[in-house]
Amino acid sequence: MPRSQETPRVRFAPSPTGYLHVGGARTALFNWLFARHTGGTFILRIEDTDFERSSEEMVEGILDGMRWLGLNWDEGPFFQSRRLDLYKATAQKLLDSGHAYPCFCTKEDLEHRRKVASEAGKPPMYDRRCSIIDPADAGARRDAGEPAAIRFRVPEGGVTTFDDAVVGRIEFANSEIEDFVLLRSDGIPTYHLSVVADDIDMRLTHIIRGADHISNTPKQVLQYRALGAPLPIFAHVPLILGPDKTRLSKRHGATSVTAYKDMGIMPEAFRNFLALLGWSPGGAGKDTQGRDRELFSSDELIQLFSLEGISKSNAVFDNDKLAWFNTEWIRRSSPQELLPLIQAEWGKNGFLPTRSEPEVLAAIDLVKVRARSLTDFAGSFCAYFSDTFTFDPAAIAKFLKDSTTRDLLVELGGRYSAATEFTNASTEQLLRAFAEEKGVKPGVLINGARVALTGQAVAPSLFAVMLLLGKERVASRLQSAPSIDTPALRAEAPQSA
RNA sequence: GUCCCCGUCGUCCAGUGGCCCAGGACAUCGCCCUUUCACGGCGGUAACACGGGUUCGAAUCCCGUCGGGGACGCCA
Repeated sequence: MPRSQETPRVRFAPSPTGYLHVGGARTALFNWLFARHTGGTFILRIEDTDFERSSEEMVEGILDGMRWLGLNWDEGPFFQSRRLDLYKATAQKLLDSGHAYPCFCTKEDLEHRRKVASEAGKPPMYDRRCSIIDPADAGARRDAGEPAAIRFRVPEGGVTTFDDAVVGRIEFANSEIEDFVLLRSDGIPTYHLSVVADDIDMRLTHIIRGADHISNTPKQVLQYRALGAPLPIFAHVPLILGPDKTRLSKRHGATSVTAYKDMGIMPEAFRNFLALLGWSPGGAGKDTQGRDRELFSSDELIQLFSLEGISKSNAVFDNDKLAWFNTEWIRRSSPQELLPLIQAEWGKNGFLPTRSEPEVLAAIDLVKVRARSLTDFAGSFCAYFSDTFTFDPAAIAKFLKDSTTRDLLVELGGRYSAATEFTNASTEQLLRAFAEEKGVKPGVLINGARVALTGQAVAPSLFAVMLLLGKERVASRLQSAPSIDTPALRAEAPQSA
């Protein structure tokens, strides 16, 4: 049966030498989307054969990132550090069949020769001096305890070719491929060996990974052939670049997915954004007017995803667009969906809402259209959820610069307190009548009241806010309105009934 | 340096020989709405890297140049 007709088995295989970064997250997402789209299996494998640089903490960080993104895996996590026997056995097979040989060169020698070669303008490839050692001699030296690495014997001539599902046919001259190390002299496999041994053992059908692996692929293809294993379908995804078009790195700012979680990005928004970075649904993603859509739920993404839609060229990570996806997803989500995410934000800040859950949900519904991040709910939106909130000094400076306005607001608070009716229409009517009575523009009171009520210069419609807060709170917050004369950077509104 | 890959608005994409003097989204600019800020509505600026072919016809196919990226470890 052709590979492409088998039920797909794919994997994400990060190495725990760093946190889950956005490039890795997108690779994971593409694998996950592909598995879910095809009804295949998504495997998580931790490539921790570099003991020096791998850590338990990084493993946890990666798993956390995966969970946050909602990328659930079906098998694993497998750890390569616990599968060393498989790699040794695979190396032995290659040795037995003559596809590999022991190399007694030391690391220092190799480094030196590499340096000399590249200074002479020659490719810094291994010179294969150990490949001609008689197998019997080599065996004797190893038995005598001389340390040796195991190298793959790359064919002298010819080309190694594979068909990439994204890029198409790729060819490498074998003369360009060096006799790479399979097993280090300490018996630990290199990436080249472990990745192939595992991909075969786990019966992977498709290898979806970053394009930085393209030049490793011929080394792997050679091993599949030598081992008599069927080739998987390779799909190399273009890289994610920073704004300066170089590979995304720390100097471009946040690169770990945890950082985006901390910035208040919704997982749904991040998936949506990442999915469209280097992939598009093409014609299938048009709306009823034939225009390209951008907003896709994860279910839609799963339904639409295909390898054919993956682009060939690198993509620049655009924070502005991510922010836009986030605002859109916050708006599109119901208060119920938002609540747990917002509660997590509150937890981080030690903020406790003092209002009932129905009131909280109503508040979320009212303010979410103005949110840019989940952190807003634990920051500038506090006044909707609790009677303890801070005033934005800039808001006071803008709308409460004199005590006259403040005094009017205090008086207005008294009027609301005495009001018998408290509806959207009645609160507005009362305010406008009061403004006329005092000979001031309604806007002055409206703007001032907004700050007194919410602590912010920005808020939803004032009368909708009043309704949400209720008569008692409106009255008391107005009556204790600050002004620029009362430098109340941390003013607390009094507890209302 | 060698090898590999890529090249449509500032950015992400659509476009697979005529539907394209190139379409959408983000960003940006202007107007409208308006009690603030958003949202929304309307409109604007803005790209097929360059040069040769092939073809009646090319953003789409071929070649070259230039530009960008990636890989060249007993790292993954």
